[in-house]
Amino acid sequence: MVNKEIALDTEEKIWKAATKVFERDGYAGARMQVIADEAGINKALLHYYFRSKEKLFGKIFIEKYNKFFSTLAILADQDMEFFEKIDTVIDSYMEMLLENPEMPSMLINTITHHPELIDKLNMEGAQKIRGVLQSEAEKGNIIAVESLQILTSVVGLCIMPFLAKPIAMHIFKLDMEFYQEVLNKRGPFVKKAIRAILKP
Amino acid sequence: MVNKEIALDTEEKIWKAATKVFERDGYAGARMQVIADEAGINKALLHYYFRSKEKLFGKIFIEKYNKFFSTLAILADQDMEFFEKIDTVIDSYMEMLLENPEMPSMLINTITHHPELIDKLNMEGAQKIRGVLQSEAEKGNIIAVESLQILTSVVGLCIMPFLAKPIAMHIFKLDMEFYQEVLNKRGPFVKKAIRAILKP
DNA sequence: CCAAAAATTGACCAATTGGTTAAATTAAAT
DNA sequence: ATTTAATTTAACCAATTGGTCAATTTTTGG
Repeated sequence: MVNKEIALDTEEKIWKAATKVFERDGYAGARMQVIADEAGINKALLHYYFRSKEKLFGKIFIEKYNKFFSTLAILADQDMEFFEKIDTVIDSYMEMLLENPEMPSMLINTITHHPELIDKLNMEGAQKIRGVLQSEAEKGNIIAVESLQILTSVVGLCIMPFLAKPIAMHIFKLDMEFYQEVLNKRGPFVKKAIRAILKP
Repeated sequence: MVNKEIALDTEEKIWKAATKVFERDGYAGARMQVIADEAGINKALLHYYFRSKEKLFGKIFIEKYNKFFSTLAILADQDMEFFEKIDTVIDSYMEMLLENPEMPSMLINTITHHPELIDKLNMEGAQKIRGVLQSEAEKGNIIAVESLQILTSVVGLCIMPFLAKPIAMHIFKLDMEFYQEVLNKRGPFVKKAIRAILKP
């Protein structure tokens, strides 16, 4: 048998390198040679562990996003008061974004260019949260609008400063500290904003 | 001299074809041969009119996004009551998105991968609107938060359903008519939401 | 220690890529 | 009508790309 530790190590190095390169350059822009260099290994070894560029990308993508969506699912199931639940979701979302600012555009791009991957994502989390929103609206605790309007609002409010970062920093000539402060204050701001929006 | 009409026609065909392909496949994913085919011309003719892939992409990108941002600048200068101005911006933004749903992710991707193009964008529009927000906050007409929080909220609320469309339709198994209805109702929803958020 | 299995590599390949060029066609000018 | 300039094309090119393979090194199990 093979040395599992070393094998795992190499696989891990590839995983990290590929993640970095795919996130930075996108699928079409990524180069297998660049990934190999980044991992400090031979290009042929990439194909030895993961058969093709597509398979490598697909595996990384699915693992990363399923991890995120399963976190959402757990949150939605927790026994909490409604706004507490919303707050927890927002916190979790913001935390994830602070660590992976590229996730939203990555997700959108991938769904657009590799629609076959959608089916491999386990989206219970989003569905459960939508269910919660619908039942709250029926109870009259929040405004009566299609739950998608609310869902996209929460996500949009959380995501936008991350998406807009490079553009906003340039347009308004901001420095990193200033923008980081905006990002840090975003969570509390979104929580207040959502409360204001949802008030019946 | 050359026949200007025919020349313009060819250039226009290239322009349209390239716009379509770049929007669909992204810069890295786009192929000059595909653009040539789409335009119904020889690939060498692409390089005759636009010297390189980069130049072709840059010109199209700058023209399209400057047109949008200059619209914003005009709106910001109009003599209107504050919320009327906000509403007009939202309307203009939604209208643009309905016709060009790919613009947000295109903008973000381009800024990330071709940062040198930012400098060629004329962003007065955004700056003026930020100024308006700041002065309204000082007057106490709206909540006192960093104007970027508001700006990103307006944009995020408008954009999100367009960005999320392919994913949302799949997760929740929605049909096109249903989703179109959500998009059509988005403008009024965002206007109400922003009013609720901004109330001091 | 040794043979089998697994991991790793360098050299290579066919296909694709953006881009060029010289020749052919078409339009303009005199 | 003929020269000149602009447009268009087919063929070509060098570089890059994802991917393969035979050979070598390392690890493992007996």
